[in-house]
Amino acid sequence: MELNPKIHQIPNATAHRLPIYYRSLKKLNEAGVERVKSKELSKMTQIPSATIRRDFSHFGELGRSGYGYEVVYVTEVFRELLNVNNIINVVLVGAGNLGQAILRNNFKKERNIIIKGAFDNDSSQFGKEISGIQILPMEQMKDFIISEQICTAICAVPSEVSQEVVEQLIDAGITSILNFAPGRIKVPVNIQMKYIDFSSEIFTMVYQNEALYPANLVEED
Amino acid sequence: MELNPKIHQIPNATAHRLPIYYRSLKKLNEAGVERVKSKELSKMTQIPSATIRRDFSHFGELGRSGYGYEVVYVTEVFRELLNVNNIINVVLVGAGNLGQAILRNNFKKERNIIIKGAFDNDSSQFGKEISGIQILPMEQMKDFIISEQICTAICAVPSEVSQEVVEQLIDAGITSILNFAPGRIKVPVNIQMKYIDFSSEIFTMVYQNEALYPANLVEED
DNA sequence: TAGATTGTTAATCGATTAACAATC
DNA sequence: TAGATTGTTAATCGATTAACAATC
Repeated sequence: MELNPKIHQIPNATAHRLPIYYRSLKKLNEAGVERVKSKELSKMTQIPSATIRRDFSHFGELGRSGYGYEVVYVTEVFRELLNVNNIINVVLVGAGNLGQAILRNNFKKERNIIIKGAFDNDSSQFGKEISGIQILPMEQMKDFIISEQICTAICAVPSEVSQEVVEQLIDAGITSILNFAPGRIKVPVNIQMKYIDFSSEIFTMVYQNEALYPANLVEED
Repeated sequence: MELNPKIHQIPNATAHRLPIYYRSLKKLNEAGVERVKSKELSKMTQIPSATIRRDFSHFGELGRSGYGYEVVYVTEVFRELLNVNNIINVVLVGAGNLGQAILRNNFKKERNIIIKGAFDNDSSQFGKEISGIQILPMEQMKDFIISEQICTAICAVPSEVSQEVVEQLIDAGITSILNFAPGRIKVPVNIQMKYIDFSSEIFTMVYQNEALYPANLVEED
């Protein structure tokens, strides 16, 4: 299958929906479903069918009028787009509670994402092995990233040091970073940065809920 | 301080930026900074100054022309908007690796978000205490949520059971749910649902990175 | 006052979606 | 062919942002 060279003019919003599509298609495949209509996919994904058809159209004419989409074929298209046929190697920096939990999990459900190395600066953790990965000192991180040619990192260090650690990652050649500290990091424009911030999400949800249910909250003593 | 009754006609995009503003303002406060201009806040938050001014304008005339914003005052406005003066009580369902890591962390950096109860269906975990919270059997969850009047939940159960568990949460009175399983859950429109999905984020970042650095990936053996 | 920065306007941009001609 | 569903058009909606009059 040749990939459409225009794929990278596709809208950001579409890009963020690709994993949702892929996961639903995979489910259909596993269930042995052969064809699917945009309306059915809409039910599964909670994305409107018009949006789905429009999204899909960025990658060519994937379906057939009056028929729908071949599940096997479309799955393969998304698999290729998302590089699920290749392995995405990842390093983890910061092996505290959260880091260790992520390492323990190690993307078991996504066979093509693999944490290859874990680093921390707490010497009491050095050598500890989780999911077959030893926690190593930060000093070894750069060489490891370079020799393993890794481009993706998960950063779970405290916010005080996240700017500095991210700079080390970028210096070593990392281009995509999933960051668990909320503080905004200065990075070059060509670096992908994604913040995951549980507290923010909770604040925003509760805030939006107030419109529907005022006074959901308990007064502080 | 009286809250603007229009606050809930504010755009979604603005709502999602409130925690970012709040955090930066808190930092300025701690640093003893008294006034701040939208351009300075822009540097800290990486949000354009025009967007900041427009966002702020939804909550009244917060600043002064030719001067900027009183840090203390504006912080207080956001504190009130985000209910930081109240306590947001939370239950955690699913005390596996990730759940336990979240519990161990228990929002130490956000004094007003508190996990009050943790539930699982693995009896080998019952009674285990983390951050002062005992893991209890699922059967006790509903009563707990009702008696503690909790409206917010973190759901870290395997995707196979997340639909069912979310239904239990809603049945008990939960209205905001942070869900760590990627599968889309059917919920009533008045329930706030937020999905956190590490794999998806990595896929999307790597996908977007391909535009800049083709062939970042290692072929599978 | 002169200088600076807000709050707001108006234009632009990007994403969503209803509707339907084209097509299987 | 008749029926169904795609891919696409065109309208709508929501978010962003440059620019500047108002204001301190």
